Amino acid sequence: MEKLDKTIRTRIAPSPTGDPHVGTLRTALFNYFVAKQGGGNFALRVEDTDKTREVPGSLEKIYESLEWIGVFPDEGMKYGGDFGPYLQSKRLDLYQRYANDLLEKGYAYYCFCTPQRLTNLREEQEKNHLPPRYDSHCLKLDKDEAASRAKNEQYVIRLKVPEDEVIKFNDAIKGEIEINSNEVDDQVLMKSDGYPTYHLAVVIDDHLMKISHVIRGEEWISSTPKHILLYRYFGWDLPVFAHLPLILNTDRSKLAKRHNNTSVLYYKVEQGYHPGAMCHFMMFMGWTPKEVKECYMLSDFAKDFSLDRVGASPAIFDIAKLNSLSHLYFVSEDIEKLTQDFIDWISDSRHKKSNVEKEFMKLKNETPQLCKAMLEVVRSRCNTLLEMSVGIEKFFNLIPKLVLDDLTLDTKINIANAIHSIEVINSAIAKMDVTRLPENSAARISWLTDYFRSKQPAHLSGRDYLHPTRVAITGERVSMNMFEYLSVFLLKKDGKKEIISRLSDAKKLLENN
RNA sequence: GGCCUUAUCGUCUAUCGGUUAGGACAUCAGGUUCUCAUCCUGAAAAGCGGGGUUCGACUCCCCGUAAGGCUACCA
Repeated sequence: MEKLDKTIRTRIAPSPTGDPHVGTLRTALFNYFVAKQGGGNFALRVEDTDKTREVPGSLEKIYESLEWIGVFPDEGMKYGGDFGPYLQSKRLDLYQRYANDLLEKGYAYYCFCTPQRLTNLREEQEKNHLPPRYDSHCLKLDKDEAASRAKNEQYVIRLKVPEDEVIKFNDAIKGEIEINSNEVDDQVLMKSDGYPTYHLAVVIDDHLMKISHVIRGEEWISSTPKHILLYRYFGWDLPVFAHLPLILNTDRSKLAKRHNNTSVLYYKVEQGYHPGAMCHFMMFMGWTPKEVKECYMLSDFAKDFSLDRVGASPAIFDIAKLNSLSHLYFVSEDIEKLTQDFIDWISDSRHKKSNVEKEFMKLKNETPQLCKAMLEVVRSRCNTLLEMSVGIEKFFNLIPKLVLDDLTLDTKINIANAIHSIEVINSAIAKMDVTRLPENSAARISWLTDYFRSKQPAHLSGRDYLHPTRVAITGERVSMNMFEYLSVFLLKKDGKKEIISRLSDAKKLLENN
């Protein structure tokens, strides 16, 4: 109860070890919305305590991933804040100080065991079917003697763990969890390179940064007792712990590259998924609102989110769901916005531009209306920007050479009727003033529909009237709707001329048969 | 191996002891349509097993089973 009165503060604490993982993104989202819900701050803290795994450039990618879906941390290296530095390698003296404090109080001890001894120990334990654990060998060392040895020898500092004590905590998602301290290893707190391990750093930083809710992946449950011990040793209040269920591969193992693309930037840069859909998708793995809506904006989550509606069971990463959401979000997006998103996506320097995309970029200033029209027409059958990029190809490339079979096959079209309808449509197009077409895509399509329908000869069915012409114009038996196609193509320079010549060719082809 | 966690349609999930177990995605079948897509309608599809508690259990408890996580001077 008391906890509720405190200011809510959450954080995401990724390590800069490569491409940001979708799991990290999801954890960030949950943290972010808990903070926003409670009117508190969300911080980004970078945990760069493992120098061996660090990958240059990771940091920028973390920012990029978060900002892509609209999460702008309130605090962090790039964002400012009163609890910095937000980079752990800049806080080394802090950790050392607190470690010494622990040492003095006897809650931690120096350990001089060599990696070799540790390996041997572990092998021995495994052979005897014992749990692999540190044997507290160096705990027996005299305190003062150890301290003086530490001046010239390599050492680590280990956590002293009480014997046979049940450590309990109440997880906001999983409920009551108890783990016996006998299961807890004398965890290394300070490494021999002078860096803290995650366990020490996370507790110190979370406390110093006044983090009220520690929301992280389920894989941390088993090390939570170590953290609780540290809070106790330091005499600090516990935060609320909430362990999120994991995201799984289709084979139910922990989400990994082997089965799925785990990099957030894959979805952003390579595929061009809709960020709103990504956010929605991630949130709905584990959480459901009381009332389900179709599309969720960030502000909806901030309003509706609550930790007690987060489920405890893991969720499988189902790309089909993401696809359908992305489609939904793109289709309901404002066309101006979509066009800009598409242009931005193409402009990304990491993106290898296709020829079609280069053409599109040329057009974006000359005839912006044409660009919008292409996307408008293509998006109903696309889930991603990449798919749209492939989809607009047919507006640039030459129509494949007409084949008689395509015009007549599997439709049982009467040749005479086909010729007639092509003539009708051709002359209708010829009479059109394309500069006076409605500006808005949807309006243009409906105008074209009405216009050509009004010219439809009474004795011809819809299929007889439109099918051969559509195939002749698009060059494909399976293509988009003819009016959709025309609504774009007629905006092109010489588009009308091309279509007319196209139809004349088709007519000749049919007549010669 | 030990410890921890989890268990409802294929997938994400609703249900907080009494329901014809609901929705969404995916699938399939119809409909609209110039083909495709969109759209509309419909169908099929689920409580891991065994014990309790209870008038009554998907729901609470226990035991199995299965899956996953952790078991580093990684996070």
